[in-house]
Amino acid sequence: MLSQKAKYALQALGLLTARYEKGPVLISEIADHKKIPIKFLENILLELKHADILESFRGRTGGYALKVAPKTVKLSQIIRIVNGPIAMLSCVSLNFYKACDNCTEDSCKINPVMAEARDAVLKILDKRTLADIRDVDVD
Amino acid sequence: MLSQKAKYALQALGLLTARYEKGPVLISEIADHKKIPIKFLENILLELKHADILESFRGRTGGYALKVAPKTVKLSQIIRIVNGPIAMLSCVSLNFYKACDNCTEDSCKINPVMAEARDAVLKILDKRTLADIRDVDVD
DNA sequence: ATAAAAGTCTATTAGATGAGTAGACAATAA
DNA sequence: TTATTGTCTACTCATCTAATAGACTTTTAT
Repeated sequence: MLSQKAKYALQALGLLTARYEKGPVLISEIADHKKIPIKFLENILLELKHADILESFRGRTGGYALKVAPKTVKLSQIIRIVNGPIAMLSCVSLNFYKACDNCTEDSCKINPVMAEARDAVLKILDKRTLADIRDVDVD
Repeated sequence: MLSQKAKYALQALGLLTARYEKGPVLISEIADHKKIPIKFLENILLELKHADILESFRGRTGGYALKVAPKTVKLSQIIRIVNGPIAMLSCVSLNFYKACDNCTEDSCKINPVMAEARDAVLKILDKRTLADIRDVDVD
């Protein structure tokens, strides 16, 4: 299951996608709209900034904005940043690989199934982008 | 990511599948072969017994055995028992449904994507059974 | 009978992780 | 030059995970 943090991140990005190229959005505005604890949201947005998904502006006219076009940001990418591996086992993870420590079998039968499952999810999450979770415009 | 418990469960079931219809296997034997802490494994096997996947026998000739044919037990079923929901969001879970508590959007764009992802994993985990993760026979 | 061998069950612990909070600090526009 | 906004580090609290302890029940072999 995705963490609360990941859910918040996706919700915030949905809003920021709707506001793409319309100037920065205040953290407080996102927090209000999406009912996210503001200090928690700060951490999340900062993390997404460090990952070059978002850019920010300080001072009176400050706020957060998408750094790149919504269509260029895959959902798999976001989930990896705020939630970690997508695979069900670290030994089949593409981005967070780690060998199993108690894997005693020379021919592990679980591994290939989980690799297949990973590919199945990635097929969805790699083709979906922020554009797909964009908030409806309210105008 | 699957919990350690879930990994242990799958490993144990791989062995018990190889021993299907060959009489009960001792907890201690499974623990040794798979390098699983025995007391932890006890809990896991008991849980699988309560879920009617395994049957057990007490006393001198006791042990654990699969209760049903390996082909009839889907991996999705096992994972739900020992690891919980397969979906990434509880609001798209088939077996553990729970509404999001901070869902403010009338038309949530995240939900349908996660439902699609859930279907993609289930397509794999529903068609794979214990027979697919059976340990190689040593004879 | 009875002792040894097995699973059963409840409770507990230690450590890790998740969710959220606090507060000092830095940059910027009016 | 001050109010406003994001930055950053650290901390707390609760829950979950992994593993352990130990008393109990059942069963078989002798």
